[in-house]
Order: sequence, then C-alpha cells, then structure tokens
Amino acid sequence: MRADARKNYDQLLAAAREIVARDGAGASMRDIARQAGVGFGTMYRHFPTREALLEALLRTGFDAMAARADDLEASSAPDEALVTWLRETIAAAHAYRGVTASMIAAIEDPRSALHGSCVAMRSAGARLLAQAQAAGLARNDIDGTDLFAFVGALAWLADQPALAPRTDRLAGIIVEAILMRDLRNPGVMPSEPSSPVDG
Amino acid sequence: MRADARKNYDQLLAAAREIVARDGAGASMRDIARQAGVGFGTMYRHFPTREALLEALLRTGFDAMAARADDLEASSAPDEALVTWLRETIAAAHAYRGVTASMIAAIEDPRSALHGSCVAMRSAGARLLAQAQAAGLARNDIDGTDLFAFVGALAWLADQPALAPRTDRLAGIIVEAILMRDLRNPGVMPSEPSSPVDG
DNA sequence: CCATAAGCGGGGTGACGCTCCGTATATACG
DNA sequence: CGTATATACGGAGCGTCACCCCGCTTATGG
Repeated sequence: MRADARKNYDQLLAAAREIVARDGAGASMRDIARQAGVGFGTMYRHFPTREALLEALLRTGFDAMAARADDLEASSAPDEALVTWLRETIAAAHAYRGVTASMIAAIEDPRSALHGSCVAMRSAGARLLAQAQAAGLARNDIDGTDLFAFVGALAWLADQPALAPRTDRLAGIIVEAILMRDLRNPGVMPSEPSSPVDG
Repeated sequence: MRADARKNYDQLLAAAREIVARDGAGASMRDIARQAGVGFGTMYRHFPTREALLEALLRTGFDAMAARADDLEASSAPDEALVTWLRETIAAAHAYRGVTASMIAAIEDPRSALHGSCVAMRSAGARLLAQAQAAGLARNDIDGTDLFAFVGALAWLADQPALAPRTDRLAGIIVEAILMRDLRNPGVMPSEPSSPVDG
C-alpha cells in the first residue's frame, strides 16, 4: 500500500470515528470524507460501502470486548464478570449510536464484513453466561444470542435521549432477571426506590 | 373539506399504512404518494411533514391501546391485565416498524403532533402498572415511563429479523422481572403452549 | 530521472424530502 | 343550468444524499 493511501485510510477512520460518534450509524458519508479532507472517490475506493467503513471502525472495539470477556472470566466471579461485561458492552455500543441494528443483522449474514467480529463477540458473552449458568448463578433458559439481544435492546434505549438516564437502572433489572437474584428482597435493589414520576 | 380532498386523504392514509408496514417508519414519502395515486404536492398539502403522516396513522392505534388498557383494567386481575396489555402493545408497535423511536421522542416534545397520543398511552400503561403495584403484584421501583421503555426496547427487538423469534420469550423474562414472579421455580416458564393474543 | 502503476478526487446519476405555484375542478350561487 | 371562485391538485425545482466512473496526479522502483 502506498504511503499516501495509508495516510488517507487512517484519516478516514479517524474522521468516521468522530462523525459517527456525533451523528450515529446513519451519518453522512460526505461529511466523513470532508472531515477527513479526502475526496468521495477516495473514500469509496477504501470503503466501498457504508458497512465496510463501520466494519473497520467496529472491529477493534468488538475484538476488545471479546478480550475483555476473557480477562473478566479469569479475574472475577462468574456473576460479577457477566454484569461488568454487559455494562461495558452496552456502553461501548452506545458510543456508536445506531450500530447495534447493523451488528445484529450481521450475525445472521455470513457474507457481511461484520460477521466474524460479531460472532466472536457473541461467543465471548456466551462463554461468560455459560460460566455463570454452570455455577448456578444464571437462569438456564437463555443463550448467548438472548444475551446479545438484551445488549442490543439496552443499547437502543441508551440511544433514545428521553430514556438514556433510565438505561442503567433498567439494565440492572434485566441483569437481576438473568442472575435470578431475589426480586422480593428490597435490600438488594440496584438503585434508590424512587416514587413513580408520571401517571 | 371538498369531496376529492377527503378521498385523497383517505387514500394517502391507506397507502401509508401499507408502505410503512412494509418499509418501516423511514419509508419513502414518494412511494406513499405513488401508491395512493396522488401527486407529491397533494400529499404534502395534507401532511406537511413525515411526522404528521405518522401521527395520523398512529393516533387511532394509540387511542385503541389506551382504551384497551381500560378494558383490561376492568376485566382482569391486575397482573394479567398488565401482561396482556404489554404483549398486545408490543405487537401493535411492531406492526409499524421503527415507529417506536419517534413515539418515544414525541413523549418529551410537547410540540410534536404525536405528543398527546403518546402521553395518553403511557398514562394508560402507568395506570395498569399502578394497579398491579397497589396489589403487591409488581415491583415498586419502576414507573410508567420505564414500562414504556421496555415496550420500546422489545418492539425494537421484534423489528430485528434475526431476533424476532425470541422476542416473545425475552418479553416473558422482563414481565417476570416486573411482576416479581419466582425465577427459581422452573415449573412456571412464561412461554407455555397456551399462546396469548398476538400472532 | 523517468516510466508507470497505483491512487486521487470530482463530476455524473438517480433518488430522496420538501416547497412553490400554475392549472384544473368541485361547489355555491344566480 | 351556467358561471365565478375558492379550493385542491400535481409536478417542476431545490438542495442533499449514496454511490459509480474515469481522466489526472503522484509516489516509487529501476
């Protein structure tokens, strides 16, 4: 690869990181090219489709979350590992608003450029879940894809401005359900039991 | 209103119902006008913005769900009423793919045409929740907006082709969590052969 | 230093949401 | 029934989008 091509490639990725963080997965491709100081043709030479660009952008993050799962598996109790991984994964997905749908679509489409990274990430989560299930700490009637679905749904919630502040608490409720913690015990509520706001 | 105007209005709504069901909330406005056999200008005369069209399309459905909540409140036990209403509402939201985000955005924006219907629907759900809470059948640390958030998240799941088949089961898990049913009892799994109303 | 292949970048295409305004027509009134 | 006019119609036009294509530029190996 020629030096100028490499430079443009890197500038495009950096620009995409910035613009996508600001405008979400549907960001204007032109904006990205402009931000990178590169022609549209050049951008499409490096990334023929929007998905190709997202793929390059997300692969590192996905691989990092898979590695993170390995770390947590080695260093924490199975339930704590799962909780921590879920929260961090949701936060990471939220960093690129709207990518979750692409991610989930890619899981069932082997031709997608994102397919490999998605499957790896799901496997990482599934392994954490299996550990917790083996330890009797998580319900047995869900699998790695269900876990993925919950992550997607919660990341979607975090993407809605009106609901973002509640996401953490709602994630806590789902985590409770997955980990079969006793819902009737008011002592272990994840957040302050505040009175309902609306009616 | 002139007779031809009324006819075009009705044809536009019918076309929108069909196209939005097929292509989701981001459907092409041109497609809708074409399907209705009406010029773009005519469409924009009747519905100046996409949101105005969605609003007309959804208002009846929202009002129906609010009314449904009243029925259920009168005819069922609080927990069953809540479960049934949640499932039906998720199914209804799924009928118009992608509208959930608009719906949630409208709740916090009083200037939105959808605002009134959204608030009414949230209130209806909140009332069912309050009944269940008063009967000691639902956890107290959530409110009507949380319920709305869960509906939105589950409707989003139903919109993802790869996850749609799991939506019902995952909804069951969340309902269990809301209703504080005993998660350790393997005998009462939520998805028994006796299926509820939706299809 | 130059030949050449790799890379660059913008003009072109067709579709989008949305606006504007000249034309057609439904309806009220004589 | 005929006509006047308010009302509604509908598409040309604007700016933007994703994406394709190809002539021009430039980095690089000999």
